[in-house]
Parts: sequence; structure tokens; C-alpha cells
Amino acid sequence: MGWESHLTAASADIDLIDILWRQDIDLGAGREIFDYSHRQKEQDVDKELRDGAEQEDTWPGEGAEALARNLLVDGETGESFPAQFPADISSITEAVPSESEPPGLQNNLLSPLLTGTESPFDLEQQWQDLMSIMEMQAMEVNTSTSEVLYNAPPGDPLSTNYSLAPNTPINQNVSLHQASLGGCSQDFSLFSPEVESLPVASSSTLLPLVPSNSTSLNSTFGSTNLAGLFFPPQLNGTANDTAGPELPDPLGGLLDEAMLDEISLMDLAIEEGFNPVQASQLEEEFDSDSGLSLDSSHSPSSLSSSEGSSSSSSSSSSSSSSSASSSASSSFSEEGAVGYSSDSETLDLEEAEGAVGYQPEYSKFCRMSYQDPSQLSCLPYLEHVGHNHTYNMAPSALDSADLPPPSTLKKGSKEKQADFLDKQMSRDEHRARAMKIPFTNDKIINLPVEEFNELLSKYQLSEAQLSLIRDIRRRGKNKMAAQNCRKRKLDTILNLERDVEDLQRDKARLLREKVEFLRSLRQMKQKVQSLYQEVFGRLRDENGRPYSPSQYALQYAGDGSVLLIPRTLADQQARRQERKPKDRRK
DNA sequence: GCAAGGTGTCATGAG
DNA sequence: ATCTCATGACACCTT
Repeated sequence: MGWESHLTAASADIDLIDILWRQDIDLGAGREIFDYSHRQKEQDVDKELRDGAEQEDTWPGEGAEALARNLLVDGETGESFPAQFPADISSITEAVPSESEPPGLQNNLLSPLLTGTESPFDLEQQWQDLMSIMEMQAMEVNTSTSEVLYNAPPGDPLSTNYSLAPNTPINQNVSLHQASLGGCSQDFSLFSPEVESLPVASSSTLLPLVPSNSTSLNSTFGSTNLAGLFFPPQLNGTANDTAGPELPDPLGGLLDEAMLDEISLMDLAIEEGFNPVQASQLEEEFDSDSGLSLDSSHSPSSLSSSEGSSSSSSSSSSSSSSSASSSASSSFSEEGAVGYSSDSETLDLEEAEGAVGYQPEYSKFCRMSYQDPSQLSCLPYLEHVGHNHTYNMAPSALDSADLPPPSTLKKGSKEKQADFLDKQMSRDEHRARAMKIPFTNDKIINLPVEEFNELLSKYQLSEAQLSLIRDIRRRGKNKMAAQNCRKRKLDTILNLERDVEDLQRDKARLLREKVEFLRSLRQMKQKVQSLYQEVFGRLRDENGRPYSPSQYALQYAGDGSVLLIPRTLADQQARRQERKPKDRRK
């Protein structure tokens, strides 16, 4: 506080300047050379001075600070992103691919019999894309998923339908008869070609239902051996030829709708971490756009979800805020052009930024726009805003005239306010005041270069003053730049969060679609099978006897006709067809 | 006393 | 060459 007396006495005389110089010389306001090389020194000295000041000074205005603390509200505490559900959903990843591919088969198979039935199955490609997206998330859940799918108890519908296939010696050479006996497994013999080549162990990694690639599917249907498609391999050959009459109820063991639904639901449950209830709800709402959403899947954390939505709203507000901020930025420049000293402008700016809760300018406002305490007193609420960055104030710059010693703390409220406001002044403002800079820091900082230079030329300024002014301008601009930079960063984060939410919604929608496709696929398979059995069952040889499914099979011709051919021939063709795609792949 | 978040400042590079 | 802006890094403060 030794300087305070000096400063108090300091009017405009040379002595004061001398003192100020002494104080500021280390702050970069070197008397002789006010250049960059001094700035480093400036920092160090600032710190020293600050430390010293901390020891010596007891600042008034604690109450005001406390008030400010109470009133400061951070409207934008981090938005926690609801990341819970993705992991659950991902669990399906592996299971999905296996189911997704049959479509290719279906397409080939159905076209002849079921004209007009459209299968949306270049879906496979899309699906693979989707899978790749979900792959990462799926990793951790896969294990459990496979367990569910493959280790299900014998009575489990899934195991009877899916798990059987891998373990059974699958062969395309399946008889119609066998097919009819095949019961539930028929559905899976549909994909037998692929499964056939799989070691039993591989069943743990692949769902029998689904060939690992569409080409294998094509091969299956390329052979167009319908019997092979529908009937379980284990019945093959060794199957009793007595089957003929046993052409069981074509639909008997087949996937009934309930089963299909169950499978779909289980897929969904597995994939999305749905519980059965949710899944069934989903089924009911299939056509609803409300979205089942993963949002619901993390309903437990709907809070976070709502946070997400709020974040989305906030992100929308953030986008608006971004626009606000960008407009703010632009208005910055404009302000710069106009001088940035307009209080109302600044205020508006702050309001515009309120959406993001980003309030850096408040402190700027307090410190930079109001060097004159009386002005600030017009906006008392601003007193609550802003950091107390008194550490920025070089003790040297603290005008002792404005900062009476602690002993004089008991004083009028005006004085207190003045103290507080003085305290709110930035280091540069104090410096500027101490250096008798004849214009405001706002002008220094925000005037366009031309006007700035013009302004400088109007005054007779010492080298030191000019240097300080340049520093003030540089620091001020950089401060705003930093604030904008942080604002942008924040906006970017919010936008990314919103993007993630959008992607999650898309993912949920795609999964819903997948379930729908699977269901329709199975329905079509069912139809095809019944048609096959019906047609085959009505066929009679020259003696009027039915053909044995183990000896004959129906086969599609390229022109859409259906041929009855010996099973051996059909098998050969099937194998040939199976090889083609593989060769092609090589 | 520590951690997290906010802010100002500096250094640096790009336009 | 100079100015301005953006941004990472750092120090310091507040909560």
C-alpha cells in the first residue's frame, strides 16, 4: 500500500507518471522500450506484484462477491449424453447379420411362385452398413447374444428353429418328405447350404438361419432346389420313403406367425436391449413413428434421455445460439467498427448469448465497458456477473486513490461500490488509467484499425502509452477471440451430441424396419413352402402315385416354370450353383 | 486440499 | 509486413 499515497497524490504531474512507470515498467510498460520482449517480464512482475498485493491488501467487497456467487447461474452445465442404450442394441450385431441375408434367397425363391411379392432385399448391403456401424458396440454383448441364441434349451423355439441346423448334417439334398417331417427346422434348412459347410463349432459365431453372405444365398436358390431349401438335411437320404403319405401338414411345424413374431421380438430384444414388454410394445407400434426408440430402451435413464432431448432442444437452441453467437461474432466485428462501446449493444449481445449460457462477455462488460463506475451503477445486476479476476490486476495498477486501505473500509455504500467496480476493472484498465490513456479500452480494442490509428494520431502519446495501448488492443482482441473460440467449441460439442442423437434415432428406425422385413420374409417363406408342398403333394406319376420327396424335387427354371427333377440331379445343380458364387468371389 | 470448470493471456500459425 | 483471428496451452480463480 506504499504506492497508494503516491497515487492518491498523483494528479497529472510528472512524478506520478514516474511512479506509474516504476510500477508498470515490469508489466511491459517499459519506459524506453515498450515492445514484446517486455511482455514476458510483464507477466512475471505482475505475478510478483500480485503476490505482494495479496499479502498487503485486504480487499473490500467480499459481500458483493458473495452476492455475485449466489446469483451466477450456469445455465449450461454439461449435457450428459445418454449413451446407455447403444451397448444394448449393439448386442445384436452378430445375430443380425445371420438373419438379414436370407432375403437374397427369398428373392430368388419367391419370384417364380409368388409373383408380385417384393422383397426389399438389397437390404443386405444396407444391413451390412448398419452392422458395421453397430459392430463396435456389439462387441461386448455378442457373447451373451450368442449364448441366448445358441445355447437355448431344447424346448426353446429358437433352438429348435435355429440352433438345430448347425448341428445337423445339413444337405441340400433334402426330400420333400423329409421336409414335411422336418417340422420347425425346415425354416432353417432354407439356409442350409451355408450352414452345411460350417463346422459345428462355428455355430457359435453364426446363426444357422443366415448365410454369411448373399452369394451363398443365391447359390441356394440358384439351384432352385425347393426341396433342399425347405427340408432339414438330417432327413436327407436316410429319410424314410414312406414319407410320401406323410407329407405332413405343410404348415404344421413351420414358423407360425406367433413364432415369427417371437423371433422378431427376440431379435429386437437382443439387439436393442429391449425387455420383452418393450419389444411387444414396439411390435404394437410398428407403424408408429413415435419411435421406439432407443430412447425408450434407455428409458430407465430417461432422465438422461430427456436430457438428451433437452440437449437437443438446447442444441437446437444451441444452434440458434450458435447463430446467435455467430451473429454475436459478426456483431462483434460490427461493434468493432462502431466502437463496441455501446452499452446497449453489449447488453443485447449478452442476452443473445444467454441461450448457451455463455457469459464471458459479462465480465468483459463489467470490466471493459464500464471504466466509469457511475456507469456501471446504472446496471447493478451486472455486478453479479463475471469472474473476480483480481489476480489479473497488477497491484501497481490499483489506484490507491480508489482503494483505500482496509482500515477505511467502513465507508459509504457509494465508496464500496466504487471499490467493487474498481476491483472489477481489468488489469489493462487499471494500467490504462494509470498511464492516463485518454480513451477507453473499449475503443482501444474494438475500433477498426483505421479509426484506431486515427484516434492515436489525435493525441500526443508517449511511446510507453502507445505500447500499452497496443498491448491492450492485442489482449482485448485475443480475449474476445478466446471467448468466441470457446463458444464455438461448446457449440460444436452440442451439435455433435445432437448428431449422435439423430444417429441413434436412425438406428432405432432401421432396427424397426429390419424386424418388419424379417417378419415379412418369414411370411413369404411360409407361403412358398406351403405352395411347394401343395404342388409336390398333388403331383402323381404315371401310375397315379405321389412322388417320393426323397427322390424328386421341384426346381425352378429360369423362365419361371417349375420342374420336377430327380433329387440327385437337383443336388448336383445345387452344388454347382453353390460353387459359382464362391469362384466369383475369388 | 482436490477436482472441475471458467477465464484471461501468451505463443503460434494461417489468412 | 502488418493485422486479425483461431486455437492450444498455461496459470489462476471460483465453486
